[in-house]
Amino acid sequence: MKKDSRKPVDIKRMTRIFKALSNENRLELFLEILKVNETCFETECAECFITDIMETLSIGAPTVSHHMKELTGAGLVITERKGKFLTARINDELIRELSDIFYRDKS
Amino acid sequence: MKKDSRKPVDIKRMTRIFKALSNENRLELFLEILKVNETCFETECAECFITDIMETLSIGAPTVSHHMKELTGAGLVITERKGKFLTARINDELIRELSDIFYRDKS
DNA sequence: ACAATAATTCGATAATTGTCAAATTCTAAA
DNA sequence: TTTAGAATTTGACAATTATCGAATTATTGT
Repeated sequence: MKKDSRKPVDIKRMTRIFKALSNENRLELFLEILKVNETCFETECAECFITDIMETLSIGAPTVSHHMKELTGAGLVITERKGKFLTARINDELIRELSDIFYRDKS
Repeated sequence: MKKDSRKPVDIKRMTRIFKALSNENRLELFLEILKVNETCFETECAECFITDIMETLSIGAPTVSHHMKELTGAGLVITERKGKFLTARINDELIRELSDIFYRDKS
């Protein structure tokens, strides 16, 4: 309804986000976390154990560790150490921001 | 409202899309095309001359040409030759698809 | 204290990517 | 048909990235 109602975009920040999603294994990691995040409702569950996902992928632990850092560094996911394990959940706020960027007014 | 209502994602295709947006100059190209696309309404305008954008960026013509191919290859934009010039417009259908991926049900 | 498992760090290496200069093609106009 | 401007192709090079193996750190349970 409004023309030019789009927020200016921080290019560097955005490219970092897209770069984080531009690798197959990293995207799968992200989508898996997203899926877990969505399959739970009330209850503050939404926690995803990285070890479990790892077995699905065909890459080693060091690489997964590296990828997770890219995802968190971009702000896409938030991690927390649960004892021996690492858990991750989606940063909903950033995802909403991305959704806005791609949202198109059906004129 | 519905759980697990998300379409399965073609990983390779998606990474190609995100990769296309993961470079600063390419993202600026895309956002500029997006902006032009949005500032025109009725009338099938929505055409963006690449030469004009080029002057904004600090890269040469060969690089721009290469970047444009990445954007079109990913399906993000559609180009058309208008005489001596190249014009581009947003592939709204794909953008809508991306919007869906990031859309989160506010539960 | 020790063994086992998860995760991280640290090189190293192969693959990919961004960019350019030079040469080439395409198109419009003179 | 020659010229000029726009775009593309090609080949090269530097920079970045994805991945690994080995070594290290962290945490839990015995």
